[in-house]
Amino acid sequence: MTDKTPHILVVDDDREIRDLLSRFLQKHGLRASTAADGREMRRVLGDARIDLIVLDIMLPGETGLSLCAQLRAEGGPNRLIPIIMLTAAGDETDRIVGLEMGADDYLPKPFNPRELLARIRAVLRRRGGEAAPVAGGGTELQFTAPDGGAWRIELGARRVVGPAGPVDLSSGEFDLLVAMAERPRRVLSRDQLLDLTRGRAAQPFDRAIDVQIGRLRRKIEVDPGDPQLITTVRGEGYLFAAAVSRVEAAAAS
Amino acid sequence: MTDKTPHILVVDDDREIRDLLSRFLQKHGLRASTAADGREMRRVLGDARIDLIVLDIMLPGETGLSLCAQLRAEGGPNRLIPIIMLTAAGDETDRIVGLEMGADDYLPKPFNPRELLARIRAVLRRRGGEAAPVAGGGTELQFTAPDGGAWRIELGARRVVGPAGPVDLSSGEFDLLVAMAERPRRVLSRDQLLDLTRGRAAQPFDRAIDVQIGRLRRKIEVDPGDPQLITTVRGEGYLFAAAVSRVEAAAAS
DNA sequence: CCTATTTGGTAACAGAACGTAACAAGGCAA
DNA sequence: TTGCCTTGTTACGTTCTGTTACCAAATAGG
Repeated sequence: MTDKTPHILVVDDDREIRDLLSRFLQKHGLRASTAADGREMRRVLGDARIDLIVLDIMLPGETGLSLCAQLRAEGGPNRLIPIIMLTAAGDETDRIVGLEMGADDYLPKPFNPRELLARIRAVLRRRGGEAAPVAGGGTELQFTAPDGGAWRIELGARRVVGPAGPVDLSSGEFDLLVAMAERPRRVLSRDQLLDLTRGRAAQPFDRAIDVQIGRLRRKIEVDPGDPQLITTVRGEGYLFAAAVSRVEAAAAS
Repeated sequence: MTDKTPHILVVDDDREIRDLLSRFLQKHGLRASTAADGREMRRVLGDARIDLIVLDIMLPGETGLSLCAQLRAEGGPNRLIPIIMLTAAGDETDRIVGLEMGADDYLPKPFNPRELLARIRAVLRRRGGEAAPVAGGGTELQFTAPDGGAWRIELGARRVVGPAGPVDLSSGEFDLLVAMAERPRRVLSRDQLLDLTRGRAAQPFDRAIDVQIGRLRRKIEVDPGDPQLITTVRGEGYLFAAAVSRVEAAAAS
């Protein structure tokens, strides 16, 4: 697909900072999850594909430094996730140790959220090339249709499995389904969908998306005449109605 | 609502600034309303669909900061409205706190109206194409009809479930129902409802809302001839009679 | 109490938006 | 090349929505 929005994990014991940062990042086009300590951090890392960790150095239990060192030392797919450390103001020691532990950048507290955002973008850009191909490999989108059917989209294999077994989608239908399932419960205009799936803009009387939506519905809706999964929002576009979770499929290392 | 002209709310205690800004914005193709303090702001937010708030940080009573924080903290539909803060010149603290509170941008006073306009456009553009936080995705409105029937409106999936199972509403009917259910037990004029659902103002003999109310009643009232849920207030508008509770549906990750 | 006027309900209609069948153009493999 | 598959375009039927018109109900004025 064109560009998955990067997923940032904020690890900080101060709930307020977590929430503020997470909202701030989301507002600027990133996905964000939060964790209060090392234990939660590991849970999230197991459940989602994280592109970057913002890690407070002062944490209850294990410190950010030791978490950072552990991550770098272990062998899993998490070993290469970029880390930005939040350090106490002017603490030169922390900063140096942090960088030695393998952090990609550090930021002294208190900081301007915009500066953090800029550094996140810089690190992602730096890391961009290498991390992406591995990440998408075993990732799945899972959702439950309104009728209860369980669905799985294997992004890497470009394969879709419905309640009655694999569903044979064309390449364009697959792209369209992924574009919608990655943005569930949002109205997506024809223009957006064209841009996401074909990288082009809509012409005045462009019906390409309508037709493709129709074809997709015929293959994944229980009753294509009364679609429940991909609904039409008159005058605006289409909407993927199910809740979608992104799951990192078990991968041999 | 695709591209109706955006509606900006200017909150400032200085009447002159309010009027000047409001005229300036209108002259440049935006709709504008004004409020002198937090109380008025909330009134306007309840009455109209606002696309962006320009919020002075110095206000009598509650400050702009606390209003901003409150908006972000609450669960209603207003939580996601972009905010541009007006701060005192060179006050770095205000600016950072403002951003942390969830403001989208800030502008130090005194400012050039054109710059404000440019920032408004920038924020609206960002908001438009961006991944809306999935936060609102699982939110539901629940209410009990006067006859005891339990109802549920799934905002993200744009789905309505009545006592006898899912109810098939058209897009416009759904928008209208949501507009009313989000403002229960208040009289809403036809003008307000048109603004909330279609983003447009009423024409002299506009009966669009009456007709749509009729269609909605036929689908959700027990006896459409004697409506109990959406009642008519002669000479004023319509009223959603049930008490509504907003429920955050359980969400993974 | 009766009538005139205003206001709301709704059927009927027309235009717009959407669904989809049929067709044509292009890509790819045999 | 032929044949198959995919995808965009066109055309037409269906659904949705705003407007108009007419009727009923509520209100006001006598």
